[in-house]
Amino acid sequence: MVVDHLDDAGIDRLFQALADPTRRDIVRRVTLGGYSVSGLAALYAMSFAAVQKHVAVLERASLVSKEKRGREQIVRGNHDGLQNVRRLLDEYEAIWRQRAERIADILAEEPKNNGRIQQ
Amino acid sequence: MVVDHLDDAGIDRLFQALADPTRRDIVRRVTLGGYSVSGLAALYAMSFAAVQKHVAVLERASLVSKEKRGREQIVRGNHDGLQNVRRLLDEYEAIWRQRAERIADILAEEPKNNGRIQQ
DNA sequence: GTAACCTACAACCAAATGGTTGTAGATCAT
DNA sequence: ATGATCTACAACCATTTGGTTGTAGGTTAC
Repeated sequence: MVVDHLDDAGIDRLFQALADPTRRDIVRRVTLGGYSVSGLAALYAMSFAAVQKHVAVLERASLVSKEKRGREQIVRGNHDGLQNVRRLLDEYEAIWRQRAERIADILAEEPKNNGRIQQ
Repeated sequence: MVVDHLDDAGIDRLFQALADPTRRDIVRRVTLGGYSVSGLAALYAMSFAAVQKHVAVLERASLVSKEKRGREQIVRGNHDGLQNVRRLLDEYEAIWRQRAERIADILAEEPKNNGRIQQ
């Protein structure tokens, strides 16, 4: 179920969704506990519709999910979405570390040494 | 030391910069080794100026840095920028874990609650 | 039933984004 | 010196984004 084969568009949506301070705040809050959309809207100096749009952006990015309860819609954090972003950055980091190790290897090389130190 | 007091605008720039597949590819490539701007431009089906803009976005987000060498400008990955993003997500993750632990505590409690669901 | 509330969605607007072409300043090769 | 290359930047254009107001439908309270 954690098979998340994220395509480019999905990654775009993830980072794009996090590139707004209001949306990051929403993520932080709904991760700590459920909020109705209007409950969220009351927190920010903007219209209900604006907050609704922010929630929609987060939902399409799989960072939050909504659950209908009576007349209101409860927004909750989606941990898998966040983990996806972290894993993506881990990959970038791995590439960098690989490069750093290669450089370290070159610097550590000695003329009489014929082998690499690590994998 | 890498004391990097990131404000909201800085975080915006970081995530915004990563929300484009061309820019993510540039980050990946220049992290593995230096590229001139025109060297990068040759890789993508868009104008030199477009790639130049992408590099500028990445530079303002502190994800890459440029170093002038002769008539060309060498673009290299900035590891600190990536680490910043990762650290941000670690914070979100910590918040989530905190919540998960609270839920675990609640579930482990004696059933003396009177039916109220605690979010 | 009626009023109040929560949500969804359309239409609109200003600003930002991602792309283009064109111009101009440095630097390198001949 | 001339021409080719590399870069920077301005001006422009289409689309997206982040916000607004307004309308309409479903749910709850009285």
